[in-house]
Amino acid sequence: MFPVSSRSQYGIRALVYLARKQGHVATASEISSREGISAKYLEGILTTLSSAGLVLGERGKNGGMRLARDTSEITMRDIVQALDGQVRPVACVDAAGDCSQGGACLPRRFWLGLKSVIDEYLESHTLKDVSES
Amino acid sequence: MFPVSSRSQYGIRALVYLARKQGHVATASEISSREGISAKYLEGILTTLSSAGLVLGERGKNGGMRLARDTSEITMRDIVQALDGQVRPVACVDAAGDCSQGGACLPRRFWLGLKSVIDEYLESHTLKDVSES
DNA sequence: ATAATTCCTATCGGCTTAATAGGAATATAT
DNA sequence: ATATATTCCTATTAAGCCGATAGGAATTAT
Ligand code: FES
Ligand code: FES
Repeated sequence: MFPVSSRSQYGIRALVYLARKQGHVATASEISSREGISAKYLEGILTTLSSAGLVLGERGKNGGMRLARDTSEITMRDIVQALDGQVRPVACVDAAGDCSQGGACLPRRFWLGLKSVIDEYLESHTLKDVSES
Repeated sequence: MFPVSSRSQYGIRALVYLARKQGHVATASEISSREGISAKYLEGILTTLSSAGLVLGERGKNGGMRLARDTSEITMRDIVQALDGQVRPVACVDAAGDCSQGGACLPRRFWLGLKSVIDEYLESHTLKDVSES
């Protein structure tokens, strides 16, 4: 229950790797071999993180990936949101659906509360927390 | 991200329905038609909840399902655990895996913390909370 | 030029899961 | 007894998701 996708797990490990590079570049293939992650798959993950503005991709020879901001300004929520979208335990988080209880749906409140505690946990932990010992 | 399965959503709605019956029986087909849930599918879900000891199934004519305990003694964690297993964001929740960081793996601590906040939220909400207005 | 890298698009195979089907076991009502 | 209504059990199917792979285009340094 509540599984986190490989995308997010890989992405986090890659960012932790980059964090330890202190802003220097590392190539996708370097990270993939060091972390034991499928090279092409990780490449796509890093591209996504680049689109999200979390890392800067530098193309061409001697290129690579570097963190776009300080580790303390990248929350874990930024990361998983970029890779797996918004925290959404149930579809009716966005709009109350067709359940029998209509607008006053109590389960919905319960799910919204769950979304909140997850969001708050993710937001209160930064890449700095997760990459430093 | 963090989707909750239809199994759990359906199961919760069924239990809320039963909660409002104040301990009286309701058949699976009654619940399915009232809640707009596939009849046979819900039937299996209720059987699972019965195995887990959350509801009592009474077979034969005039049989049905009733809550096994008071609504205040059924936590939301009981329900989702019965239907979708333990809260486990990542596999290494149980045993540290083969990630490059070994025993001192910081991501793992982060995931364990996430598991905790989810577990605590689920445990601190009961069927009573979710079924009463 | 050449090499190395990110970035883009498409596809595949396996797994999960919601849903369906058929029936066995069991209990009540008539 | 018989018919009926129900939970309970076991398979199977159809569709979607996801990790992974493949091939190349765009870009940049040497
Ligand atoms: S609106 Fe989602 S369960 Fe009621
Ligand atoms: S042990 Fe799971 S990420 Fe390190």
